Amino acid sequence: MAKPNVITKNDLLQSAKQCLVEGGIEKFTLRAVAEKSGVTQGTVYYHFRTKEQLILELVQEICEDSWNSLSQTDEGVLKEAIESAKSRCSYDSFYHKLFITLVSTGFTNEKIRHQLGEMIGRENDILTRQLEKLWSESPIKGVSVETWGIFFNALVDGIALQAILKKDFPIEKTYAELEHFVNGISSLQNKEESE
Amino acid sequence: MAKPNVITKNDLLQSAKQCLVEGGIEKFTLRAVAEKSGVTQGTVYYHFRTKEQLILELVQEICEDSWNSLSQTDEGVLKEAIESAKSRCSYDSFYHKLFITLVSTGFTNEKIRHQLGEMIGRENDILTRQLEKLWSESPIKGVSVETWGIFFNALVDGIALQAILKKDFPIEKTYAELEHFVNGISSLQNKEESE
Amino acid sequence: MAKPNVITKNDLLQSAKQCLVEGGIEKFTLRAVAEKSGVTQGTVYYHFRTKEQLILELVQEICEDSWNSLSQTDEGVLKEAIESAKSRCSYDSFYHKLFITLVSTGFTNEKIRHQLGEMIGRENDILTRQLEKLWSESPIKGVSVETWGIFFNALVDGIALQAILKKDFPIEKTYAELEHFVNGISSLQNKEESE
Amino acid sequence: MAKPNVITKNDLLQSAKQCLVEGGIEKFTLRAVAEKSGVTQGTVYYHFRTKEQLILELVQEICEDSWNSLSQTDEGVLKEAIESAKSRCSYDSFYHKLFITLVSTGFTNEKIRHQLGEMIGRENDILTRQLEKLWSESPIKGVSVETWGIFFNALVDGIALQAILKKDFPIEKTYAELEHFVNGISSLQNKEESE
DNA sequence: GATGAATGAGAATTCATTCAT
DNA sequence: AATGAATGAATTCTCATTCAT
Repeated sequence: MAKPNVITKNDLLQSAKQCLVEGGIEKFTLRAVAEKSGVTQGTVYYHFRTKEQLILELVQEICEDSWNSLSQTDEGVLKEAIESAKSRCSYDSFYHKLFITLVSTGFTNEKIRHQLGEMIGRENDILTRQLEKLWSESPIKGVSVETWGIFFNALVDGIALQAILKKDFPIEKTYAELEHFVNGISSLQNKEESE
Repeated sequence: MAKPNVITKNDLLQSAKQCLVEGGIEKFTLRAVAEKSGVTQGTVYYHFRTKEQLILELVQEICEDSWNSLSQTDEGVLKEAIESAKSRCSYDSFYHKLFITLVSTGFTNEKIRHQLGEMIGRENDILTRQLEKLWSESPIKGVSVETWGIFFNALVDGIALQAILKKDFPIEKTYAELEHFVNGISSLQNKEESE
Repeated sequence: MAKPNVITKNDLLQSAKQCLVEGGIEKFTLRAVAEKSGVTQGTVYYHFRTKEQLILELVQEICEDSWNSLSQTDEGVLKEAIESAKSRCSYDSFYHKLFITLVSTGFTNEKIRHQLGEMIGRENDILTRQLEKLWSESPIKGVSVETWGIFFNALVDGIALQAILKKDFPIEKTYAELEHFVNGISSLQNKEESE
Repeated sequence: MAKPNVITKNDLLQSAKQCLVEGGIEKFTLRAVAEKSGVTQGTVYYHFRTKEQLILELVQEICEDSWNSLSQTDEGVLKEAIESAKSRCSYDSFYHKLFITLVSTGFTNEKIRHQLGEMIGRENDILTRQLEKLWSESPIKGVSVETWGIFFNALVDGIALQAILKKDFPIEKTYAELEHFVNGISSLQNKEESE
C-alpha cells in the first residue's frame, strides 16, 4: 500500500468532470471519481480535503479554460467565437452539461455561483470588445454595445440549452442563421453609415 | 365544512418546488418535502409512489404552467412576453432556478429531459407564431421566422441565466434595451419594405 | 423490512451503556450499539438523531438513576450509602467505568459536563442533609457540614477510581475502615458534646 | 550550534498531552499531534511506531512525573501535598483532565491501566509514610495508617473530579477546610494520647 | 388516508498505517 | 531523520423505500 505519485490532482479533476456529466451532481460521489481514476477514496480526500473543495477547483479550472480560450482569440472575429460555440453545442454536449450542472449547483453554493458569475462577466466583456472593433457604433439605436455583448453571450447559452434539451434541435441550421443574423446586423450598421 | 389538515397532492408539489429551489437536487429529499408540508414521509409516499414520480409530476406541472401562461397571451404582443420574462428574472428568481435545476436533473433522466424539450419547443412555436403576426417576412435575410422564435426564447433564457449568476446584473437596462432591439429589428423590416 | 416496534429506546440505551463500558468512547460506535440490540444502524439513528444525542440521553438516564436511588434512601443512614457505594465498586465496576468514561467525554462536551456536575451537586447536597440529621454540629471545627458532604462523595469516588485501577485493591478492608472512620468521626462529636 | 526544527520525542509527547486534553481520546489523532508539533504524520510514526506506543510513553512520562514530584517532597509535610493538589485542581485543570482521560482509556488497555494503578499505589505508599512520620498511631481506631494514605489520595482525586465537573465548585473553601480536617484529625490523636 | 418504525444501501469523511524517496 | 502520497477499513450519517397499523 502507498504507491507514491501514481496520480496527479489534474487527473482526478478530469475524472471528476466526466463523473459530473455522466451522473449529474445527484450521483456525483467521490467514490465514483476515485474509481474512474483507479485510486481509492482516501486518495481523492488526500488531494481535495472535501467534496466541495474538489467541485470548487473544478469550477476554477473551467473558468480559467474559458478565460484562456477567449483571450487567445485575441485577433479573432465574432465568426470564430460562434464557430467555437457551435462546436461545443449538441444534444450530448459535454461542455454545456457541465456548465449547467455547475450553475444549478451554484444556486446553493455562493462560491461557485460567484465564480461562474465572474466568468460570464468576463465573457461578456470580451464579446463587447470584439464588437467594438467590428462596429464603429451600435447598429441599433438604444442598444449599447455592452448590451450586445450580453445578448450574444446569452444567445449562445440559450441556444445550447435548447440543443441539450431537444434531440431534434436544428443545430446546423440555427448556427448558420446565427451567422446571417450577425452579418445582417453588422451590415445594417454600414448601411446606416453610408446613408 | 372544510376539512382541516388535509394535504393535497398539489400542496406537496408546491412544497417540493420550494425545496428544490432552496436546496437544489442534492438536498432534495422526500423528508424535506414532508417536513415543509407538515406531514410524514409516509404521506408523501402515499401520494407519489417514488421520488422520481414526484419530480416527474412537478415537471409536468411546470410545463402546463408554461403552456397556460403562453396561450393566454394569445392576443399578446412580444412586448408583453418580454415584460413577463423580465418579471421572472432576477438574482433570486424562483422560476429560473427551478427550471435550470430541472434541466440539469434532466441530463440523467430522459423523461424529464423530454418533457422539458417539448416545453421549449412549444414556447418556440408560440413565439414564432407571434412574430409571424407581427412581421410579413423576416427582417433579416437568411434568418427564418422560425429561427427568430428560437433566438428570442434562447435570449430570454440566456439573460435569465446571467441574471441569476451575477448579483450586479443590470436587469432593468438589459430588458429596456431588449425592447429597443425588438423594435429596431421590427422597424428594420418596415424600412426594407418601404425601400 | 420495517418491522414496527421491535425495540424501544430504552433497550437501545441499555445496549449503549454496555458498549460504552466494554470498549470505551474510543470504540463506542452506533454500529456496535445496533448490533448489540439486534437492529440496524438506521434504527438507532431513527431513535437518536445523532451519536451525541444518544450519549446525552444516556447521561440523563444515569443522572436520573442517581437521583432516584438517592432520594429513596430518605430514611437511610450513611451506613447504607456506604454499603451501596461499595457494591458498585470493584475492579470491573460497570457503574464507575461508565461514570469515568462519561466524565472524560464531558471534558469536550459542555452539555455532558454540566449534567454530571449537577448530578454531583445533588449527591453532595443529599449527603450533607443526611449528615445534618446525624450530627447536631460538625465534629471537626473549621469543617462545615456542607464540606463534609463534598468530602464523603469525593472519598467514595476516589476510592472507586483506585479500585478500578488496581486489581489488588483491598475493597473489603477499605470499606470496613471507611465505616470505622465514619463512626469514629461521629462519636467524636458526641464526645465533644458530653465534655 | 543548535539545530533548528529538530523535533524531539519529548516535543511530540508534550503536543500529544495537549491534544489529549483539548479533544479527549475521541479526537486524539496522530495527525493532530503532528500538526500541533508542525511536523508530518510520518514523523510521528518515525518516533513512535504506533499510536498505542505513543500513548504508552505518555502514560509513562506522567507516572515518572508523579514519582519525581512526590519523592522531592521527601521532607515535606502533608500540608505541602495538599497545597500542591490544590494548585493542580480547577475547572480547567490540565493535569486532572489528562489523568481522567487516561484512566478511561486504561479501561480498555491493560498496560495503561496497570501503569496508572502502580502510580496510584506508589502515591498511597508515600502518603502513608508521611502520615507515619506525623502520627505515632492512627487517630481513629479501626482505621490503619495505610488506609489513611488511601483515603487522602482518594479524597484529593475525588475533589479534583468535582472541581473539574462543577464550574462553581468552591476550591478555596474546600481546600481550606481540608487543612482543618487534617489538623483536626491529627490533634485528635494527640488528645487521645494525652488522655 | 396517513403514520411511524424500521431497513439497507450508500454517502462523506477520518484515520492509523505503510512505504518509496 | 523526515516527508508526502497512498491506502483501506471503519465511522457517522442520510435517504428512498417498505409495511403493519
